[in-house]
Amino acid sequence: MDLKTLSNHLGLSKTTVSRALNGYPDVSLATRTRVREAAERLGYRPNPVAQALQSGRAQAIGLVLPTGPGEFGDPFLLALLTGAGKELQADGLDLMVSAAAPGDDELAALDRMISKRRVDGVIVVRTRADDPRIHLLLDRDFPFVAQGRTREPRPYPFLDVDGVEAFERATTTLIELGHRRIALIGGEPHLAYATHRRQGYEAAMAAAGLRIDPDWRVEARQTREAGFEAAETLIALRPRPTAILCNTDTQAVGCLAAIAEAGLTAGVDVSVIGHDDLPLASVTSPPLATMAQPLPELGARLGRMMLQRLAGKPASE
Amino acid sequence: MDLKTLSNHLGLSKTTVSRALNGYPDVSLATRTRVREAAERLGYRPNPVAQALQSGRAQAIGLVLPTGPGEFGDPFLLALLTGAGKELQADGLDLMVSAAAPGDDELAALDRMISKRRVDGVIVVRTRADDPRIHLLLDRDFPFVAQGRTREPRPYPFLDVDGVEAFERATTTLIELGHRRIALIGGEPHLAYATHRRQGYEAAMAAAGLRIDPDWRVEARQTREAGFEAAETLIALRPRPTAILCNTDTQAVGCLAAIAEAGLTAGVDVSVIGHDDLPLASVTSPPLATMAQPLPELGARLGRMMLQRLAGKPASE
DNA sequence: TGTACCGACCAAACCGGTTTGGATCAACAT
DNA sequence: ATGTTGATCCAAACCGGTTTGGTCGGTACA
Repeated sequence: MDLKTLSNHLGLSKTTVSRALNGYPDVSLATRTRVREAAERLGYRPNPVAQALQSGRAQAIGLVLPTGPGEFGDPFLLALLTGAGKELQADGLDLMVSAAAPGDDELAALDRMISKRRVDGVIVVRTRADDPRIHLLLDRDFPFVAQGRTREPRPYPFLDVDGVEAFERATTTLIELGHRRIALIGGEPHLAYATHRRQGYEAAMAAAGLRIDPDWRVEARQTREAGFEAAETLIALRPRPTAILCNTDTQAVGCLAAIAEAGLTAGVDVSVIGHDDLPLASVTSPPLATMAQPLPELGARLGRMMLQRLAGKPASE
Repeated sequence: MDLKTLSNHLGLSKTTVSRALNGYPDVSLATRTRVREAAERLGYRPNPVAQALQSGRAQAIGLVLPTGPGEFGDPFLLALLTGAGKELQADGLDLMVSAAAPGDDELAALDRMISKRRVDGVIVVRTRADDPRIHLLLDRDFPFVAQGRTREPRPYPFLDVDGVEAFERATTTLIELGHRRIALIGGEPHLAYATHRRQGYEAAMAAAGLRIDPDWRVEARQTREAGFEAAETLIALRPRPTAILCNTDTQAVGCLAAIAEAGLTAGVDVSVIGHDDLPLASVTSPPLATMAQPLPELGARLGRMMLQRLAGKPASE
């Protein structure tokens, strides 16, 4: 059922039917309702492809999933995608995803996506401190919103879970519990969020007048193994830190293993706090304390930001 | 840079330029190379939306992600999506995803997807034994491939990890290790794959001439809690089963907890084997034995099946 | 020498919508 | 009687490609 068939059926022109359906005022009320009823009855659905061609808007937004080797199962991304998708769908926008490992492939996927003009905007997730995707999008002047800040000097809309605040709060909590020697297994410095989390930790320590021993602040990759090794180093220190904050739950799981291996008990000899609230967190023994990230909500907010951005408001939430 | 601009630039008609780029033989070799060079140099990219309108093919395939509450992080789906996406991308097809909870929303999302004609086919994942999505797609005669069989009598292309074989092998392995009292925490019977896994278990037991005590075969939902409760029941049996096969790793994790709580040691008093190879599996103590599912490869195969299906071959791999 | 055939190119129609710029006609004002 | 205005409706152009059905000049064949 296309527009021409429908209009022939009604004895009207394509123009009038189109304008009736879109609520233009130069169609009489009687005609408008007649058209709408017929459309409803005959199950007419405008072809979005034709609409996209005419309007120049694809009615879809893109999302490149960074899926490194072994990282397939990052629950973070799927939850975020779900939240964003729902929000966009409410506005009739579809979500186009493309999976690629960070690096050249990822950039190529992004390039393909935007030069194909099949999406009106893209959502960039897992922003890195110096992110080539952000450069590309800014250079091309293509609408996007990002999850996380970068070092990029040009302004752009982003949304950040406030890593500074979360780690500041977690550190303060530990201090209130009586901890003084608090260590941090941080992330690699090129990860934007790792930097923010570290800043939160440092701020809380400074606010409490506690000095951070340089040995307490180690950097590790986002793997269990790296967390394990980092924790081994920390545990070996004398005096030993009484609490360890981990950049992510993944590291924290490795950290717990190292503590167990050293014959210590997590939660008794050393407190461990992770971040991200992966499903992982609740199956370890003992269960890992973790800071939650409201992922679907984060995705939804990114979706709404995207809508605003497309609506012309240069929304930087 | 559109086709008209490019052809004006070359002093040729749109027709000739289009046909040159698409390799039609009624364009001289000289012209063809000249056109192609100019296109390359000027960065001409045909607008896929226009092509889609003309050809009637959206050059995209859809995927509805079932994301139940709390199920956001199903690593299964993301890995599968990645595999499928890569395969489709190689053929120039994009992947359009829509996240919805199983049930009405999910069906509505699917309906929207296919009646919008923005996708040429859909991939159905996590098939359930009596799956309304399959009904809908068959009724509408819309191309699709499914991950998993259902009770639907009409034929359709599906791909199944061979749950029968995996569980048959796992059971046989246990038997060879000397186990005789092997229990199964199965899935709910409406899940197609749960049925197959149970069949594999039963077949192996039968082949070894072992009788299955009705008490050994319990059904449980796909949660840790359900696994925990089911395991409690099994452990309380006298004589106690010496091994427990679990339908999924999620259940298996709960099962391990129940064993620990009963003062028993998994791997010594009771062996536990899960299925799916979630990242979960390696952080439990003791590490969970699990049967791996090659998820990205599974996705890739679904992608290839979809391509074949669209190419006209009614491939049921 | 006429004509069949072929290689190379192109104008126009088409896909299915939306938008532009009228056209028509009745009521109203001058 | 003559513009003017407003309410309705419509033909044609447009979005950016592909496909159809030609044209045109030149060689091959009878």
